[in-house]
Amino acid sequence: MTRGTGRSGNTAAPRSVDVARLAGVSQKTVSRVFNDEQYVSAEVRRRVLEAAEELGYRRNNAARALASGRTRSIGVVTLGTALYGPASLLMGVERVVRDTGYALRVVNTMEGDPAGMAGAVDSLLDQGVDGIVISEPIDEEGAAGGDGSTSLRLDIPVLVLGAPSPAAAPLVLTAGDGADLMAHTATEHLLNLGHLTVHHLAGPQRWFAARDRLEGWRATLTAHGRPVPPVVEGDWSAASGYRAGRELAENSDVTAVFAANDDMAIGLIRALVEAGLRVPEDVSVVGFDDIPVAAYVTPPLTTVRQPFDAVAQEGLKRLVHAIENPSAAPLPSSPPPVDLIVRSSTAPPPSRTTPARGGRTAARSRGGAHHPPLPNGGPSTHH
Amino acid sequence: MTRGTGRSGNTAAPRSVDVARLAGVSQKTVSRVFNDEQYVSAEVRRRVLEAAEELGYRRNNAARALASGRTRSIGVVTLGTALYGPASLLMGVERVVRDTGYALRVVNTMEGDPAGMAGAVDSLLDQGVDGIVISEPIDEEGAAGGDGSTSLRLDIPVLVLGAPSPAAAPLVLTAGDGADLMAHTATEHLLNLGHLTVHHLAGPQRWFAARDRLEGWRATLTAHGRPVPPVVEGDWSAASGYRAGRELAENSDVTAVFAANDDMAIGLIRALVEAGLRVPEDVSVVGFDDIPVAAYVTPPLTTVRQPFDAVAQEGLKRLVHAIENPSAAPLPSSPPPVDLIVRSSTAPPPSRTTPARGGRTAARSRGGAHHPPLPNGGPSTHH
DNA sequence: GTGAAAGCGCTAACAG
DNA sequence: CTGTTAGCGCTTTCAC
Repeated sequence: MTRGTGRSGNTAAPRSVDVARLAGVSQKTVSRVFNDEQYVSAEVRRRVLEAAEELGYRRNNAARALASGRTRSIGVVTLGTALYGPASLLMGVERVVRDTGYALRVVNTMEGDPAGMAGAVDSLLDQGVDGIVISEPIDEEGAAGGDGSTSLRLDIPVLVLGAPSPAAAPLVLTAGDGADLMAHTATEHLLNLGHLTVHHLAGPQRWFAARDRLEGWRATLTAHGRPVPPVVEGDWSAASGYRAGRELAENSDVTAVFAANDDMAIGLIRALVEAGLRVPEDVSVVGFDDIPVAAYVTPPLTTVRQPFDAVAQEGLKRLVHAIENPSAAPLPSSPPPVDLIVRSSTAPPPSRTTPARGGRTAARSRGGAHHPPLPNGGPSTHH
Repeated sequence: MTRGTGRSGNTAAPRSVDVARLAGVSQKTVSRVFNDEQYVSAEVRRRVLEAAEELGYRRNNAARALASGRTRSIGVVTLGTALYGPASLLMGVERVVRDTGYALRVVNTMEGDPAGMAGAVDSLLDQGVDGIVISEPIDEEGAAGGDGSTSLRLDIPVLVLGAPSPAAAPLVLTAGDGADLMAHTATEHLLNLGHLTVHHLAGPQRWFAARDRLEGWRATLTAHGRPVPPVVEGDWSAASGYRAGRELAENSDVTAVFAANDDMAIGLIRALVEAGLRVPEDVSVVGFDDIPVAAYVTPPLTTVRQPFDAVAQEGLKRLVHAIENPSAAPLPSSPPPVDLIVRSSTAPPPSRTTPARGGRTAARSRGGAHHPPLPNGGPSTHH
């Protein structure tokens, strides 16, 4: 008697035929109303809606999917991390997916996962999705067309976020792969400040995003005819940035560093400061992402803000279009804006005469365990 | 035309009956094999698997769900933020959900969303899920039993993460609601260091998690017979922590602050330092979460680490049990471990004699324009 | 504008 | 151990 809402209760959930009966129409008409089809009189529509409301009717999605062949859901493959970038992207994707009337299925690829991305995509295919979003993929054996083809016979549209397409599908779209441009902006900012060259603290090179940033940086230096210093590679973590910082601190040629993300930049800065160097007076640092705390660390971080929401929205719009218009040409992509946030971790290089080097060495040798907060950092140099 | 199962393009997707035919068995046997049911001879099983492989067969989930009444998927409602806590929890949930053989459907509640959590849950119900996880819920009108009951007639098990149960369902489980204990640990750490009392920079009080932490803090002070200072409320952001810090910096009674998350703690520290105070010499600060950069900011942050993965795993295990054993008693919950990470942002209070106060004022007035940003923030502003 | 039939591909009882 | 017979609740034709 009690009409449960859910589908799995002891009391049977109402079906469209129950609604039809109550409204005095055919079951098909109920279906018409719920699908917003035309050719239903306003009067009938009202009666149906009323009956549905009374019964607490709710369409059974499984039946819908089975009958129509469309699941009305989109799957997203993410790297199971809580890293700010990937997490932001995922949130952006969810928003847009829901707005477009689709449901979202999520699957992670843990780094080191044997099945990897192929397994994740496969699981999505098993679940049944109309389209797939691959967020910030990383390189893996078998991920692309290689042996992985076993399970990656996709025949639904795919959107790759933050990387060139790694998968072979009938329709592969990409979005948010403009990291090189952003890296260019960051690097150029440093060059414009007067630095002779810029060092790069890269992300793990298995990540497309990391390689993109590195390429943007390298290309910029080359274009300006500057030397390209050796790259230090981190793993996105502040810890790895810290380690890189200790290394970089020993090299007195380093006056500017472009870090591939903010976490590493923060770790890097800490190492530099502990080594007796001042940021930005001795070394300028630019980060990437603009994480929430970026403006509040010491010193506030100059960084490149990634337009996650814009990227997700733009990409999804095209994916949905591809899903719903299989034969039509894909929508054109529009590049996301580049947004350099200049704060206080960047400044002109120290005076170019020898003293700089001397001062630095001195600082380093005395650079014991300063900290908690650098009582020195204060009375600033550049006015 | 009739066949397209969404996943298949030109060639119709193979169905179990196709596999059956090729393997020379009945369709039901194929079903048995794929469901790992017993009573199938190894020989038959092998033949079926082989045929399936050859055809590229893949079960149709919609049909499965329709026939069985179980969707084999779990829905999770999250706040659409990339905040470290919620994001970590989500990743943890995904991992466990997949491990248990379920699929994950995700829906966000944007803060300020009119439909709010009720809408999110409703959407999950529409999609069809066997259980729901509500991650870090916040207070909303209509969220609980109130008027929201319209759409929140749940009859599937629910797991609430990081809060006492806000929803009325046949079976509501909770996990990760031990924030008060952790807050207790943090507060006591400060007290043990010799601080007379501890101030609290709280999270937005609409969040259960924020209220929990506040309660734990308050209870601890009370238990120790210490005065309970007024609470400053932030919004989890470093910016709000910064604002709170400027306020707190004016009060010379403040020697220890427990911030409800690390982001706010970082903003807070920045404000204190800009005001000429030293952390931890003048003021100790404890954060909450242990975000990745916590160990690398200046000074490295003493904080409470939340065991997100453990919480997710423990909670999901119980949720899945409840889904699969509707009548059985729910599994008992085990409290997550408390993990205080002591780094360098906490220390004994400044000497308790009057000088402390004087020294502080002096420090503040001489504070000058430390730090690049806000050339104003530092000196004199507040006299 | 509306309705009646016929499946979608699978699982769920029951037979053998 | 294996097969048969019914549906699950909806969307599709195609009539009316």
